[in-house]
Amino acid sequence: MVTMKDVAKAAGVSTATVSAVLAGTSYVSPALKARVEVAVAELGYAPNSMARSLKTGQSNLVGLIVPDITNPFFTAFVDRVQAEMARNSYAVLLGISDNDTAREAGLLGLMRSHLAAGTILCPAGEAERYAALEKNLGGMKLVLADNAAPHGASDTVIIDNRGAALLAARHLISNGHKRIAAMLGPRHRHNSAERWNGFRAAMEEAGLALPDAYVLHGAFREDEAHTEAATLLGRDPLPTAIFVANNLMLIGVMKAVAERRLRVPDDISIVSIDDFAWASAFQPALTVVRQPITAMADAAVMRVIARIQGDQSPPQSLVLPPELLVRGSTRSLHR
Amino acid sequence: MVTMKDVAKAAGVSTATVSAVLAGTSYVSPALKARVEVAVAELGYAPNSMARSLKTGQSNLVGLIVPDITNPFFTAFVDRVQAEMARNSYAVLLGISDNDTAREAGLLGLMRSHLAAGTILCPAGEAERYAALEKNLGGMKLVLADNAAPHGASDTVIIDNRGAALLAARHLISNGHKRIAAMLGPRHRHNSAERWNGFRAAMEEAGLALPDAYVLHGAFREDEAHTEAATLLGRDPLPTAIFVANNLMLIGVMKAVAERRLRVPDDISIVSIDDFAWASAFQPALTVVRQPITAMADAAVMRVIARIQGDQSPPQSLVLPPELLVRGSTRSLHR
DNA sequence: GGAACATGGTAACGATGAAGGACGTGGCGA
DNA sequence: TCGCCACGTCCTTCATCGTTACCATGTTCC
Repeated sequence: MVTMKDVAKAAGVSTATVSAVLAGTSYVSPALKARVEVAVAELGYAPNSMARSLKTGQSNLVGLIVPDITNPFFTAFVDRVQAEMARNSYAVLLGISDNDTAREAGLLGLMRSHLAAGTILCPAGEAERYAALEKNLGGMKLVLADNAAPHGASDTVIIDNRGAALLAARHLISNGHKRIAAMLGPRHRHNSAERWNGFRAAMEEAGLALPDAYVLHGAFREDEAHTEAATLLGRDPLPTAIFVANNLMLIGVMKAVAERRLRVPDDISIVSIDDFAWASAFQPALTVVRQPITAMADAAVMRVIARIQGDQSPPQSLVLPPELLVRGSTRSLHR
Repeated sequence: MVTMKDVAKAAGVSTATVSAVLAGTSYVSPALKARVEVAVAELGYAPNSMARSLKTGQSNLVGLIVPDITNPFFTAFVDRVQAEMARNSYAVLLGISDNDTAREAGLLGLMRSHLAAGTILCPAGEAERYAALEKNLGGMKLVLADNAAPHGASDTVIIDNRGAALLAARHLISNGHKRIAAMLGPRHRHNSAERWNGFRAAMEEAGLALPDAYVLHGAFREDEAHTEAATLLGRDPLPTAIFVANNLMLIGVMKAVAERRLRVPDDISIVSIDDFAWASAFQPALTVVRQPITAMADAAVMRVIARIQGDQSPPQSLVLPPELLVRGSTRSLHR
């Protein structure tokens, strides 16, 4: 590896001078500056960020941990976080917890080991776990996004999950639907629980029944949603609409719908949380509640950078509003 | 930050002993070992990977650069690479080039700066560029994946893009299609050019015409594909089938098809390269050529790790075979 | 008494930055 | 006018970050 020492020798100066030229921290005469620059170019020198971080005690690394990157929601989130971090000259160390809290803790340790200045974590587990994790960070700033309770020692950036479900359910109800089924996520996750709360609240305020057979719980995964929905769609009476709590489960539900040869929205209306590319290419285009992913990512990045730069204010909780996009997969039962 | 020195002081031993306990490099008596472990736990000590890397000259960081993570192909690739790297105790530094070769070069420098032992790069540009980049790596191992010419100084892992297009086109041709349009990617990218070659070869071997109006070029992006396809579908005579070169462009094509109220596959057959979750949930399920993403990721990881571990063999080129998945979006014109 | 074993001291790794040295210039008094 | 000192400019020397690996040292037991 070519080091600063090599450059210094080639240019006939000291390493301190090379450092000064590269960092621009102090005045170096044009002549020497040029010699150093030539030597850098000739030797193909690149600074060793590790050594620099070790010495300066700060790094331009930021961790990003998501449960499942194949979920388009997280894909978009990662994409945006990466872009914003790059814009602020931070590099992103990516971790995928695979919905496993143990792995998640390991990844957090990894981020810390690598001296990440901060980490954006999309938690896979229950909100309570994170109080403990937050203790063992060694100065690394933590921002919780997507699935988090708005309290605790860290900044959080989430959407109004209850509101998202309310939006979706009220849309169905206002269109005259009464037999509405729900394909929900894992109960222990805060975002998922809130969606359930929102859905239930909407049904209750409309005085609609919520039979057990219509309330399905999965793990935000396609396969389970598929089998659960297949059972649901075998029941009599059939629901006139299904509320699906995330886009991965929507795939499973749509497969089950297709297998039963049900037409959307004629036989059954579908509304889901999460917008994604294929939702508008699908036939019919799918009615969804859009999460403001870009805004979430931007906010998370902003918070973690603020913390890294020394912001000492009390933990902030940002709750972003979702938005209903009415497309073709829901229909009105009023004639 | 709590360092080894703090742990050593708390346990009443030297830093050398702490290091020995943690690394397990030499014998330490159970008593001391226990004291050290208690101190580590109490202080919440975590080793500083930077200092370790600096000292040992090796790191457990590996770079991964993709052009666009919102493309499900790369999403799946990143997912698998991350998982395999984690299994081999490497951490992944993620870079997204956004199809910009300048940014790509910058990211490569970033990986190098951070002492990444190796980097898996999915190039955004022409194959020729990379000969120059390979020179300036400072010992970092490079593996090229997805879009690369099978030669040069680095290992490459790609699929048989020509074969993939052949597979798709022959499928259409053998089903009696004669007026076949193609929605192709950027000409300067090797994988894209090969798909075009394969498509053209299949058409030529069948003696079919390839009118200019049926050959569309985009940038592997949805929006362009949408407008291009919209124009195409306004022509007379209409093609009976469209070959689409990647899944992002497929979204645009399907939107255009829907806008024209064409039925798939009755009015028009569609075959695309890349399988992805919604392809089988779509109505009708989409016929695609599947790229062996998992195998690609595994091979790329294997190659880069082998190089990191000192493999000096000449550059290897792995070309993986694609697979045709016939589903419902293509129909036979033979009665 | 010496081998074997257990532990500590210490010099790096590459970069940074404070402290200080070499050199040149200018001001001022004799 | 000349000499000396003070000062500013430009660069180098050196200690340091947290860790590891080698070698030295101390202890124990046969």
